[in-house]
Amino acid sequence: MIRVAIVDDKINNRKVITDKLSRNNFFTLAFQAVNGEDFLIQMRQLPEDDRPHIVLMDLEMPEIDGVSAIGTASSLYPDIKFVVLTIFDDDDKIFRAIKAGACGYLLKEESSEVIIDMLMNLWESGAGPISPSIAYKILQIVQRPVAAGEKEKADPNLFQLSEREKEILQLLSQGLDYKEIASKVFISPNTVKKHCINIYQKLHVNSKAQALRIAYTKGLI
Amino acid sequence: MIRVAIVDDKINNRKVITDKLSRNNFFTLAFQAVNGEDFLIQMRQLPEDDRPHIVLMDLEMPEIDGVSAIGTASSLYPDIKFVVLTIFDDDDKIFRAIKAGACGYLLKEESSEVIIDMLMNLWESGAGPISPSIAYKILQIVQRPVAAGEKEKADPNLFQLSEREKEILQLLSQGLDYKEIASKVFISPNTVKKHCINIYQKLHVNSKAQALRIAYTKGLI
DNA sequence: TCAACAAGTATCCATTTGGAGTAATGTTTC
DNA sequence: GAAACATTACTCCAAATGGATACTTGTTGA
Repeated sequence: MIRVAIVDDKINNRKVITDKLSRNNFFTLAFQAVNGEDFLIQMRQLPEDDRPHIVLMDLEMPEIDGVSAIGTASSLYPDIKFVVLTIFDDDDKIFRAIKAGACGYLLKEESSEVIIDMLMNLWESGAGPISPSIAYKILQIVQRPVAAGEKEKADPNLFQLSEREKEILQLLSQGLDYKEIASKVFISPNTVKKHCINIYQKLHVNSKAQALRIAYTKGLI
Repeated sequence: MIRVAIVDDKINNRKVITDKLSRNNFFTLAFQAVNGEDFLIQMRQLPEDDRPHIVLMDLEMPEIDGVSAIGTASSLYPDIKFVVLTIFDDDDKIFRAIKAGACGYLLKEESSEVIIDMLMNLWESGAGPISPSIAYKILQIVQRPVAAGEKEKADPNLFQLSEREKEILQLLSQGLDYKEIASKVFISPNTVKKHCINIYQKLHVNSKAQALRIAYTKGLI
């Protein structure tokens, strides 16, 4: 059985998707979440063996949107396949979702058969499901010249860190401890620690090592 | 009527494709070419009004291959849609074809219906036709962090870490603590700790964060 | 003007970590 | 066979970390 989690703020959407999937008994619903925040919290509480294989993620949700959730979760749970399932098809959303770690991008207008077919295929061959019109936009993204020199800079606002927090994270990544950072930035070690804990919350982690993992893999530093 | 040109060195392939298209009377064959060179020459001699709307281009042909032909022709004839139709699906060919100006990439294994469907769609909506498995590869190209940059895979033995130590470092980088690593590797947390301290000594650091910094920046993980 | 929020400071407390030992197994190499 | 090393495991201890909570001070936006 393929465990699938559904993240969507609209209860009706969740129901529709659940219905679509339930027509095929290869899928079982791992859990539902109403936004990225909810998803990440539920994931953390979930026993490892109950984690979903595939996550269908809407974009544009309150609290934490799908892109951010994928960004965080794809670092924390690298084995899980994140598939965007949404009505949005603008280049920016597609690009950011892929960069964040989505392995597929489906439009909600797709039929149940197509969606199930593609998810089965994802499970069997690992090939991410992509709606045709989306595929073409992705191609255009590749086609676009890299513009000016190197920009390769991941969205620094992906996690909504404040300037100070980004600064602290930067110093943290250099292997400095609280005291060292404190003296470098002329604030109290207590404050550094406070910042760190705030950063962890925004990144949905609870240790320095995990935070650095995300920082490194998402290009925050 | 949509004028289609076919470029393929194998006469049999050309015949198969022609047959596939002829089942639908929206398409008419503009001309055939046996390689990129031949294609470009014929294009030059062709009256503007007879130019094809769509070109189905194989890769790997004598004289001038498909990628080069697309590169040249997409500059000379920007209104023509170039679609790769081939059996090759390796990342490099896909990437270079797209960069050269291909607006679609189809595998020959696709059925006539799918190909015709996608070409119709290209004509109507401008969306380039892309085989699903290719779409996923394109997505991965976008996903790839640097791609064309300096990769310089560092010598993994640079620090003379033992196999076990590399393994521990790997797990460490995933944000796991001693206990978690211990249970994953079936050894005592004490031993994990001992390994870590040994690793720190070899890396000449004295904290997890510093070790991870080196691991990330030196490509040890 | 009030609310929200970033930023700074602090304390308490439990857990985690790093450091320095000791020591028993095995390999491998000379 | 002995030296060198990898792997395993343990103890004691001091320091660092993370979480929770409380407070003040600015700035910004509704």
